[in-house]
Amino acid sequence: MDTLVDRLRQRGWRLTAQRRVIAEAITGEHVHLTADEVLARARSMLPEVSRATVYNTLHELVGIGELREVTHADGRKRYDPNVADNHHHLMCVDCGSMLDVHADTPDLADDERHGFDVLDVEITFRARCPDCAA
Amino acid sequence: MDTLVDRLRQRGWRLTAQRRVIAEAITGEHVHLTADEVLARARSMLPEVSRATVYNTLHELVGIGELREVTHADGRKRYDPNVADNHHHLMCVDCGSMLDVHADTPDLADDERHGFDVLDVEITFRARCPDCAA
DNA sequence: CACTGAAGTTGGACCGAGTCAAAGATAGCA
DNA sequence: TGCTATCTTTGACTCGGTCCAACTTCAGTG
Repeated sequence: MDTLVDRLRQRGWRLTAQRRVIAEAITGEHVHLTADEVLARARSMLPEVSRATVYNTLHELVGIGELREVTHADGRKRYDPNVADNHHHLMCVDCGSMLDVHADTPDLADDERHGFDVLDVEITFRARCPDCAA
Repeated sequence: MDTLVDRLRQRGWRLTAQRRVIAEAITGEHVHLTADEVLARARSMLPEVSRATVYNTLHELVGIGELREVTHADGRKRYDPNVADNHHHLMCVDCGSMLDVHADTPDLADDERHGFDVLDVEITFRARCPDCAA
């Protein structure tokens, strides 16, 4: 089975207890944790994990493309482990909860590109979730 | 002529020198200033403007829909005075420069809504500008 | 024109997310 | 088992942004 930890080992990462626990913390469907949430989850398994290690590891995972960084309107960054599937986000403007969704990705007309080299497109559906609507 | 300052007066805002100067600082095409940039521009016209007033005024303008808040990937917020025209953004991932662009806004299928009430759609074309490509 | 209360502004303390550097710990290899 | 490059920790620090209490100013009233 090809888990995140397996892929990291194949890349020659030293597999420490901390990295194992962080990798486990971020795995799942519709998971979009903040760094602090990752830290809390990791500490529940290994209490002495430090904040710096969480940030280091998250950045490294983003760097090798195993994690996607999503900046929420509140300015905090969230981390999305679902990188294989090209998807967009449905976000509650009140509580910040986020779901993965699929939608057509629009193209940018040539005369709108202003000489820029377009890399990818990020779409966020700003919405209100059923809980916050009540 | 219907300037931002005129519209504010019509709303019953007390038109102070500070607000006038801030309103002037954010006016223009393809303008997406950070709060600090607004502060710097305002101070070049009226040196004693305070940071708090800039934040207060920006938030009020966002609240009445005269300004759009855009959160950049670096976590800083930028302010876009172009609210009349429904547009999206083309952003350089290296230097953060931003342009207004137009593109088809995709819809979200009913079975992807998860009971959320969709308010609007934000599209960001992540790209590299000609300057940074060199 | 002076007075007054409400609205607006100020400076500085504060907050929280994130960064950094130096010292200490450890995985993985010989 | 011991060595060393790599990783982790701690705590200080940065930076965007918020908050608050004191002060100023505007518009309306007499």
